[in-house]
Amino acid sequence: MDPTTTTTTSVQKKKSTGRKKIAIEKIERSERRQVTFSKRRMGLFKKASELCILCAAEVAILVSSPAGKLYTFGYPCVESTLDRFLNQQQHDHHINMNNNNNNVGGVLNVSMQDQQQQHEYNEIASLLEQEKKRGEALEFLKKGDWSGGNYNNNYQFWWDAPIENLEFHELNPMKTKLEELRNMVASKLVVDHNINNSSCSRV
Amino acid sequence: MDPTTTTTTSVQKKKSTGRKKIAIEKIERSERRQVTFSKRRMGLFKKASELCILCAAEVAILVSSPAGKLYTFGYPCVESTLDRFLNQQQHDHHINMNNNNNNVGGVLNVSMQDQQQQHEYNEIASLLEQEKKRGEALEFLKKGDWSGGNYNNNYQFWWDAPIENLEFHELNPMKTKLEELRNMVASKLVVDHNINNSSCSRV
DNA sequence: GTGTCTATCTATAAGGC
DNA sequence: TGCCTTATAGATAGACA
Repeated sequence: MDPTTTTTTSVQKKKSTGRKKIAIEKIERSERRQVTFSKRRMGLFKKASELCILCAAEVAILVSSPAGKLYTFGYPCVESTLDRFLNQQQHDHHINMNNNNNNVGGVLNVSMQDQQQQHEYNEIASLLEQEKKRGEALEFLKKGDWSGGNYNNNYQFWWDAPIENLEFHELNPMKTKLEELRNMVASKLVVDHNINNSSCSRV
Repeated sequence: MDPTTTTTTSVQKKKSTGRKKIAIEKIERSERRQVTFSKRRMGLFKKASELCILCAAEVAILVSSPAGKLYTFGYPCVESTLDRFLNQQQHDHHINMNNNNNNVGGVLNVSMQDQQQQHEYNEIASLLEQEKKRGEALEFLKKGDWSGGNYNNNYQFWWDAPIENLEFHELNPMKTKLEELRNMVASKLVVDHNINNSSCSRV
């Protein structure tokens, strides 16, 4: 009911007061905090994706909102970078007790089967990593219009992007990827069965 | 006070050409790439810290440089956020097995993890086995079309069948299957990481 | 939660130390 | 690597839909 703020007919209305500087301290008003969280999280992920592309870096980001909701960013995926991190941790930790890792008849406190399992795991992780490094994952990142602001980064993996939103010609690269993926899975399946079904494992 | 910087009359020394726009694509010159990596990594971490403070969020960032060096940022620390992530993944996957697995900030003890790992293996193998048979049955049912009379093919698994022969609308079921598969693989990888890192977890 | 708009504020590319 | 400077590109607070 206040005419001074509603008329847009004659007066060119200043739509915004513009950005203002804020102190870096907890935003108390929960509504504003939520908005800022959303915006800055997206900004953070965008920065991360740019870093990945510009510098060929791998990045994993985990963000837990105050409400407890979890958001992730990963290039090429969260797991590969996580894997690298965890393995390094492990390496740092065991650097003294295990300098020669391929001791087949070793006396570690893990059984031989465990070692093989772990080896298989690492192999899979490595394969996944290689797979995504092949290049097209990058295309996916760029394709998602990361630079335009209209992107959806809730997908941890490139293949999580809904197919429905892809144009037909875009299906081809994805098809290739899926083929490679399933081949990977298939080969793993064989090995996995080997381990699980026959404890004699390999020669 | 400094005449060289106050007026343009005497010495017009342009100290910099200023920032220029760059395309978001891999920087080829390694020296420039390294500099950019450094700057942007710091910028990313700063943004992250601001997000944490402003919104009371938890963040973990892992960055692996092309040279393989690993940088991390964490608030309150990398491990706590990581734990939250891993536990959630694990929780999601074992949602039916464990009724109270949301021990945020902690990891399971080793023996329990070993048990879980074994169980995990069996579960994966079983699921894959089911998936395989289901897929084969499916394939068998809609036989005759793209396989001709030759359904005695060399494909061990349904997902080995060439996608080329599928019509577009047929991609959806396959997509679903692949989603299930990759979710399985993803969960498996994450659990593995958790296990690998068991002796290195925080505190 | 998302998108839009504007007026700022901030990050950073390039070059040098 | 770290630390300048400059000129500018990019991010975003605030208000609204």
